[in-house]
Amino acid sequence: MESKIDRSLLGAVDMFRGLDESALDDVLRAAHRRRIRRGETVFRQGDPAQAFFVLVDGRLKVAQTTAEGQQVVVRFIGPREMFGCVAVAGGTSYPGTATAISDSFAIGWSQATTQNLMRRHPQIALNALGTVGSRLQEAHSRVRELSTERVEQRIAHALLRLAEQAGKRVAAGVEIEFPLSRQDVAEVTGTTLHTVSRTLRHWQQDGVVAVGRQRVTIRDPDALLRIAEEPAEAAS
Amino acid sequence: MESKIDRSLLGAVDMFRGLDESALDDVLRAAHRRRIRRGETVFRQGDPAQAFFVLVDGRLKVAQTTAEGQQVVVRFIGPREMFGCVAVAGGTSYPGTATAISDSFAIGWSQATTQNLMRRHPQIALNALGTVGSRLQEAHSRVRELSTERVEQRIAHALLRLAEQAGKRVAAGVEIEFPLSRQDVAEVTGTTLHTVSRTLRHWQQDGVVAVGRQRVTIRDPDALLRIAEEPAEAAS
DNA sequence: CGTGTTATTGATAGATCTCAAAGATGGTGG
DNA sequence: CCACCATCTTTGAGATCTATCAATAACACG
Repeated sequence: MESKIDRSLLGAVDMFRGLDESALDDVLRAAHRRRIRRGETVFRQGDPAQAFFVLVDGRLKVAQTTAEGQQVVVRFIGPREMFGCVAVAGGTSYPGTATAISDSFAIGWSQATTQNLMRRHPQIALNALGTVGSRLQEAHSRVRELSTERVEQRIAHALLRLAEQAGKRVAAGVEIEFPLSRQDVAEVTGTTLHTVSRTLRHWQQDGVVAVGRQRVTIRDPDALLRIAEEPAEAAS
Repeated sequence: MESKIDRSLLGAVDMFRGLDESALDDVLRAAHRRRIRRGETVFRQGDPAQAFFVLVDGRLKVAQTTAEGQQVVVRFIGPREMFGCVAVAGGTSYPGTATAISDSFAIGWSQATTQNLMRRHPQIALNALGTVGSRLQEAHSRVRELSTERVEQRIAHALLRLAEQAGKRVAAGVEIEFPLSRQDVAEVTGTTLHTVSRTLRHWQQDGVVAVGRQRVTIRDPDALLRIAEEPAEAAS
């Protein structure tokens, strides 16, 4: 797995796009490597923001815990995505906890190193800005959805987004290729696992999705999109 | 008003912090000026992201409109804050509409100019990254609030945030110093103006706030904070 | 086969939205 | 200076969505 970590991998990461080979080598030399087993965390909410990371392989979720212990999933991270952005953006502590959903492998750079790299190669800073900017837009989309949509629509949107990000074409449709419990979906959409369970079941009966234990396959993306967009009608 | 636009003003803006005088002059030369009258817009949702701006004076709100015509307030902008960040971050079109709440004055830089400035003065890119990063954290806070809190708590949080951002000490407490309708508060918190009206009225009876037409004064910030944080009890 | 996790399901309660109407408020123009 | 108008706000009643509470069921794993 480690052999994959070379210039070609790095060049495919948004953060390091457009760098020449010597710059990529520079970045690579400064990186430290880290393997994370399923269930382990890379950093925890409140920890000092020491480093930012790029996931090489595997899958993570970043979640915030409220004072009352409720979890909110900030984001799922897949290969070639960065996480721990705060450390790049100059934050002092991580706002969430990054946990591995599957066995994973990441490379990271300390905050100081990152600052140096960005000064040496301004393109990296511009790339980072672009990435953080698009994360900001996504976050605003979620705010909009949470503010204006009913639960069913939010679940539909969430599944479509997950399929986009981590969908694998299979015979039955598009399968989300990592273990995703009802609880997880609830934490992404701001609802309860019960409501997610009921909703998914209905959709399964309508042939829109196929669900299993920690498994969701979208059979009819168009129908799901219609549900996500639907102004105000009924179902089943 | 225009006389205020000089290096000292620019140096007080997060985006341009830490630049030397010649760099500030460089930035200043590239700026274009723009006055916006109450009710006018600087840019509209979907417009090509041509420029980013710093508000010199006045107050704006940035809002997204959904397909069904509902509005969601993304953010209120006060003096020395940047807006139209997308244009810095490399986005192609504005995700929201910026409207002046009071007569305002802004300075702006085209996307190309911004890119040039950031390459000439990497510190600007780092500053921008910091700003966008903290916006991202704020957005995640809102997602968390919308996902886990009841309406009353969200309204409390929103008012506290607004007081922080645009609060003026007055005899009666802390007044939010721009016209803020019930509808506005509803669009920030993802509820309806009716619920906001009822909630504010209750709080007024309890002496927590004083409300008027498009006017909110927080009389007892501690009580409001308690409501915002309250795990699960009743009131009135 | 236990055992712990994850998922399903039914009944009920409550928080909010919706619908509807009436009351304030402040600005404007005659 | 006053009447009028457009906005903004308040308030009530009823409808609904969704959370909560409480079990049971299905599944995976050692």
